[in-house]
Amino acid sequence: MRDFYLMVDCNNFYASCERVFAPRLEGKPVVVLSNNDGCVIARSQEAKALGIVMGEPAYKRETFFARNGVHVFSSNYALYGDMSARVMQTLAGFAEETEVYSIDECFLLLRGLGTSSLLETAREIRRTVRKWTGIPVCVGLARTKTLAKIANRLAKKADGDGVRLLEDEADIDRILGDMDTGDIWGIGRKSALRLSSCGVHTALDLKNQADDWIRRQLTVTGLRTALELRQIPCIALEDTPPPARSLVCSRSFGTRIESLESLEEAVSAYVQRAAEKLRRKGLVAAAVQVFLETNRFQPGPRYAGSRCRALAAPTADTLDLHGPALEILRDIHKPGYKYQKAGVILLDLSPAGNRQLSFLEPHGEEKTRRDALMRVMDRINTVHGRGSLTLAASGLGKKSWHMRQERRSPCYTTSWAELPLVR
DNA sequence: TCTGGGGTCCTAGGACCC
DNA sequence: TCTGGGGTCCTAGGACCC
Repeated sequence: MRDFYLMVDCNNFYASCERVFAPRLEGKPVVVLSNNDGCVIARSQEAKALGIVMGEPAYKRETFFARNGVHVFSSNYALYGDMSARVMQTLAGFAEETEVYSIDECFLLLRGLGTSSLLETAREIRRTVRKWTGIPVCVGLARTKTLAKIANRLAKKADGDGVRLLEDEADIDRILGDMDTGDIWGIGRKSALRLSSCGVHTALDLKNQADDWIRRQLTVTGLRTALELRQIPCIALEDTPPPARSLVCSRSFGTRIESLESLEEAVSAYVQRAAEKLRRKGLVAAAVQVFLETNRFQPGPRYAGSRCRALAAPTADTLDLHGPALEILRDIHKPGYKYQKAGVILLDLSPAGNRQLSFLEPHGEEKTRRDALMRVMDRINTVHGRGSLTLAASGLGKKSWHMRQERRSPCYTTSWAELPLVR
């Protein structure tokens, strides 16, 4: 009775979220698009069955969607984030130690249970999450996180009951023998290609390679993965997430942008959003980076610029970050290009409390007033909706750089104005 | 016309130190 | 015949994840 990792993964998460509040979509093909209504990032079973591929550009499939009665949604992260929190909160009741791995995945660590209790717990998890949140999940169980991920994939296959335990060595080898290395958690396209060129094709092949060979080919991270395939735990549960090291706000534009003025508005809006996130996490940034790029899929002149700048002192104050960010933008901007995307990255993050003070930064009364201003801005934007109070620099008129979001569902659970109605 | 956004970790190589 | 040996820190770039 050793430790077991459970990987709980929500089925077709974004599509399932849309369905919770629109039961008429049950049994129908549903897809959710990325920001800017760009490409397909989630598909219901029915959509998968129609042959719709993950990551496919939506514009190439418009007529196909219409012809096949596919229900198409813009992504609604307010809804998915809130539903995710509900699922994770439910899961936290089942184990002392959990790791929220992504918006739709969670590892649980269970200690000292026999096989039958493990399986019973896994089934109970499925029932409870479905009942309390409406979201269907599958559970994979194994002695390492890497194998638990694989077990979860097996659990998702239609013929099972949504739960799969991977423990028996012969069973594991049989499964790994049927699996491409690229399907292993941590082995990406490049590594898979490289392994393949050395004659290592299946997960079982990798498991059976010599340690020093694996290390040479894939570095220590790859070796850890291989050890995990041998049921030797190397990747620990991250119960308390390490503090964030960087933070990004970037968007593709709704239309291509040429004028510096519009780019300034966009970057101004992104800095404000990034600073909000920073304050919410209780962090300060010591450096800011801005990047700008043309569409990399289109023919024609291309350009990508990026520059980073250290700040006079670490800060979470929108006004301190705003000036430097716009200066960088003017530096890297080259006229004559049609830009597609820009972003702001905050770097060298540290907790707001224990930082080195500088003579250059606002202090005393000025500092107190600025902190109060930021608190008021955040409060107003929380209560009245994001973007209610902004700097004028992000523009007052119509914003051509705003991302497209033409088919967003209501924020059923996070906006009073959009609550579902029951008749 | 139209192809997402937000992260982490590892390595190599250079600068610099004693 | 022969050119020390280690160490740290930083950065850029690559690879990976969802």
